[in-house]
Amino acid sequence: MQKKPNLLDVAEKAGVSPATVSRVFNNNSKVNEQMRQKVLKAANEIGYKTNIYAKALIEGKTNFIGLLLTRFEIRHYSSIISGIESVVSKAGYRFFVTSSRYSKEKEMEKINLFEDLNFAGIVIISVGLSDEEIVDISRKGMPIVVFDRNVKGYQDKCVYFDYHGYQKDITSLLIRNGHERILHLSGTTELQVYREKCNGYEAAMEEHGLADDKTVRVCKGAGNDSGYEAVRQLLESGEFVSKGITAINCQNDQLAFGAMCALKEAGLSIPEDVSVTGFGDVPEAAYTTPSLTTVRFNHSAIGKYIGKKMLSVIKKEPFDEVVPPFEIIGRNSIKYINGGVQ
Amino acid sequence: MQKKPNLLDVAEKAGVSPATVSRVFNNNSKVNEQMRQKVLKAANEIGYKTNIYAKALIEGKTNFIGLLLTRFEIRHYSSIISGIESVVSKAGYRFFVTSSRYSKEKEMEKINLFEDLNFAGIVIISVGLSDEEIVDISRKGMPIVVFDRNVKGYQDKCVYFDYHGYQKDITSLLIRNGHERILHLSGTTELQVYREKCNGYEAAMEEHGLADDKTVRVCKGAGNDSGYEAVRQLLESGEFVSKGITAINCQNDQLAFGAMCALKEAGLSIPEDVSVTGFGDVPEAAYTTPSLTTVRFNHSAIGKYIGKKMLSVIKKEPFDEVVPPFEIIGRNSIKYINGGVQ
DNA sequence: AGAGTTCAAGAAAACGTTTTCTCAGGAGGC
DNA sequence: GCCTCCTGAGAAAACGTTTTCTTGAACTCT
Repeated sequence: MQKKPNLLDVAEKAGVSPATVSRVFNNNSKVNEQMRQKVLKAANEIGYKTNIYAKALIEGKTNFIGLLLTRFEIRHYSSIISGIESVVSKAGYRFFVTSSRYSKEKEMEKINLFEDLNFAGIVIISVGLSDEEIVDISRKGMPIVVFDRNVKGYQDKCVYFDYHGYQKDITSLLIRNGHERILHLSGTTELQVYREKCNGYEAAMEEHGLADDKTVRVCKGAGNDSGYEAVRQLLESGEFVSKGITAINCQNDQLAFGAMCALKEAGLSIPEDVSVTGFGDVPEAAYTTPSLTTVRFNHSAIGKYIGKKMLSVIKKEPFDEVVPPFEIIGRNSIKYINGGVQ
Repeated sequence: MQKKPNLLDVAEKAGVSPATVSRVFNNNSKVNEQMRQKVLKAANEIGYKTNIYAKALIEGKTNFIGLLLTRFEIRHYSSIISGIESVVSKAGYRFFVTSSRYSKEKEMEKINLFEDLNFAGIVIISVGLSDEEIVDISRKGMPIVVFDRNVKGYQDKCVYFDYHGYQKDITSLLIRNGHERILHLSGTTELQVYREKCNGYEAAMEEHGLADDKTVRVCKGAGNDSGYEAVRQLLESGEFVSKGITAINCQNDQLAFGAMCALKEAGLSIPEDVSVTGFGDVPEAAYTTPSLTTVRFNHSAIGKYIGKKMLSVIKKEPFDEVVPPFEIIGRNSIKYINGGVQ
């Protein structure tokens, strides 16, 4: 395991100055073709590779783009990650992902690391940092795109969706189909996203004169098990029946799966006895029994959108592309009752 | 946006030499307590942070550990990633993830990048690289742990599971319960993992004298849709009935979900008409109707195991911890027919 | 033909650290 | 009281690049 060859070795081998070698590997301007060939040949022969650290040290910047997310386990992140990666790597950037695991300290730590490493830009999904903190980081000069959050004073660099509107839409769909007693199953309300969805549900109910029928249940967590447990308890306590609930409006597909399971276990059929809606359209949503009516994100398109936005923030160019739209996917988990219209 | 303070600025501010400042932030040996306080105070006041690149340049190594995976979309990777991260970050390493998207060129490129960045170690999930190539990379001095693959000449640094054995086990479970005509639903056979599972199924059949009843169907892909499509076609063509199939043994849970959906659509009930088994135990497996009998990995434990192995490879210490075991999770998708025993 | 201009290439400084080498001064032993 | 040893701290080299400044040659223009 001998020492790695460096730029000086190449220079010596090629019989030129280090400056020339550097120029060959960089701006390329103003270097004689035959000299450049000589350098490339020499570099190739001794297996030269530029030392990224020396380069970064002197240039004070890199071609790295980082993504800080909360948890890898969040299912739809994966396609979003891929989307971002495909865009930024095509633009010549190197893409790295790391996670905060919902810890504010880790968030700060990882962002600091990205800063210390002079990343060209970072995409962050943060729950711990305050709006001010995010704006501060950006003010220090780091190009940031914030996903799934609407940061005050930084809106133009946030990729945020109208969860309120979409949850309102799918709730309205239930109402239009004749449902009035609709249970809203919410994930933990600590996250802005969940709060917005909850507000969307409430807005739909109120708009249709069903303010008094609002029933919200906040689950611990937001997985299959949370949905199952919440509905099981409501059924067991008799609250479900006493409230005359005919539909469950869930904030994500996992909650919906759990809810459906609890309903079936209680002998209720879907959608004949109870209708269910999801949010997210995970692949399984099309393959459950019944298949789930839900709201589809195009995760991959969203990822690409984030990637493009990141590039525009780095280049300080305007970015006016429109956010990929959502779409309600009608499947078989909704029943059209009495006066309902489709 | 003024220049970042560097070590010299701290030295000047504290009225000491740069060497002393460096010593304060590093080995700490042999530096007078009151001088160290002076340095720390000065550093704090001017907001000094060591430049990672300068440090890495001179030290020739980093405290970064990287993970190269194939696709972020592969579902069980997320918990594994988290497991690795929790272990290595606790040990003081920084953890970065990147993906190859199944391209051999990208795999090579990313590994080269990790090498160029003097990562302390890398975990790779590779499908493109040959065994020799992997061994070569390791020979160059980079500590590598290979996941989900058994690299010849590098076995002790591979984290590999007995997929063959586990698939054989769950197939045997079906056989012991009286099933003889068992369809094996395989993902794309390009991946070693899938081939091994297929061999496991075949071994179980042969061992029980059912060699002639072997029926393997290789799907395009390995998702819900692939399983659905494969079973739908078999049902439509009549092959399913003509072969008298009473159970479907799937290589993963997604295939199983798809298969169940196709069966139900054809009016067959599970497990009364057809039994189904999965592999993986994704969260939904407990919440489908019926719930799915499958093989559970403890992804998080596996991740931690990989992380610990990575650390041991870096430190060149022996590592003899045993691989986290799998477990068959019996749920309601299997019927015990005629002579079957549980 | 000579002055001015362009251009390619080299010399050397710079980036921000770590670390080896050196040195001064104090402690300890005789 | 002198020599040795040890300790803590500074000076300076080193890491591998990029880039500014310089230089000299070749070319153009009058």
